[in-house]
Amino acid sequence: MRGPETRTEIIGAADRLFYERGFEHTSFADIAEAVTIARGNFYYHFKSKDEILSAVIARRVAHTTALLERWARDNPTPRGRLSAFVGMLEVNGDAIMRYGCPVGTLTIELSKLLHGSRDQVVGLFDLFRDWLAEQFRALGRDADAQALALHLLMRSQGVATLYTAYRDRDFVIREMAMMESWIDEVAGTQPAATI
Amino acid sequence: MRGPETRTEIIGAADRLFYERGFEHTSFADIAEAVTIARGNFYYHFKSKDEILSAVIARRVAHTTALLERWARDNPTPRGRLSAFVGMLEVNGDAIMRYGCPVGTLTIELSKLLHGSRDQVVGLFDLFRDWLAEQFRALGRDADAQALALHLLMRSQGVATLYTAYRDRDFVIREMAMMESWIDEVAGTQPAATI
DNA sequence: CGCCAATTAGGTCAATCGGCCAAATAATTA
DNA sequence: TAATTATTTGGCCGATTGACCTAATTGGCG
Repeated sequence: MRGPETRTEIIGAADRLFYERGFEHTSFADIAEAVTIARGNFYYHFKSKDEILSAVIARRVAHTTALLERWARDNPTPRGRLSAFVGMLEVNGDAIMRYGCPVGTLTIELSKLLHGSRDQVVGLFDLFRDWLAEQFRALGRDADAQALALHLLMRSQGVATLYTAYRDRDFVIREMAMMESWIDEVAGTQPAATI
Repeated sequence: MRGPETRTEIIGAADRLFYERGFEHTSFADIAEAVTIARGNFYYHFKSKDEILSAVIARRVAHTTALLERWARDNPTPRGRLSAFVGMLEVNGDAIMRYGCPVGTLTIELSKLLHGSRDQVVGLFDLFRDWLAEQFRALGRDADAQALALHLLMRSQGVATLYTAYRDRDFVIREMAMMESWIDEVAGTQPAATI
């Protein structure tokens, strides 16, 4: 009937369920129920579960690319863009508290499964890393832009994990402030308006 | 034949497999094969898989407690003890690269499963957090000892996750050095001998 | 109209899952 | 030695998994 729309819905539901329950713990029946289609239908769209996973990753790549472009559009300065990244921890707070970081947790799960799509997921980290490095480069840190980007990525991963563990919002707020201070240090700028 | 020894072996094998493959993805058959016993045997020792999980967590609590005591024994100064914690990232490097942090990854998995033993696992984080806070307190940071402990814990989690993703040893070495510098800052001490 | 992509509902399949149990065996005690 | 208890075995259970298949429809479009 709708064709590509059903396919899109399947990918969307799988994306959400893979995040909330994990890849392995999500069954075809779960996805079918979420989309309210017949079980047999997504063998018309996908030949295997791995194929759905690849489509989910592709979707995340597209969404992440769009997110980074939006951040760049909404924030003229590199410093402001870095704050947009830090702010993600608060914007997605509830989800992170329950399910952790979508990229980090999927990377870990696929690593333990020795799953072939692992590297594709790490590609999502690359998107953030390269985008962050670009901002640090714009702030005059050409030499160590990539290392600084990885450091900020590392911090967001650590905060996300401990947020899932302790569910302590104050901890997140505190660490976000520390990340902002750190950015100010390496950028050699004055602290921005109170955040 | 051996009774309690078999029970201990089951817990040990389950501990390793839960770490390497994840809790859900480890079956009774996997554990039985690792211990080379009949599958039915561990229903004599454990009534359910959750019971095995509880035993595994208890084992980890005991091992972690022993580890922290060893660190305290081998390092007379609080500063040295904090370095012992940081050094864990290198000592367990290969395992972390493949399977992530045993505590963090299990916490995430059980959180997604809404599993009842989740809080028990977070108790492992408590052990590290309290031990670290004790060291910061000994360094004169009474007021924010707990926050500093959580920050260090957060960093180790972030480094572990990105190590699993990028498998870049240089990144880990670099971040460990940054952690040492940060400790020196908050401790108000001179940098220790080159690490 | 007829074509054709899309969908439905259902069943089947081998494999594996956690869970369970009666019977055999080993170890201990009387 | 005989009786008792502790431990282990191997097969079986119902449920679920991913995967596959078929026949019957649906509905839009040329």
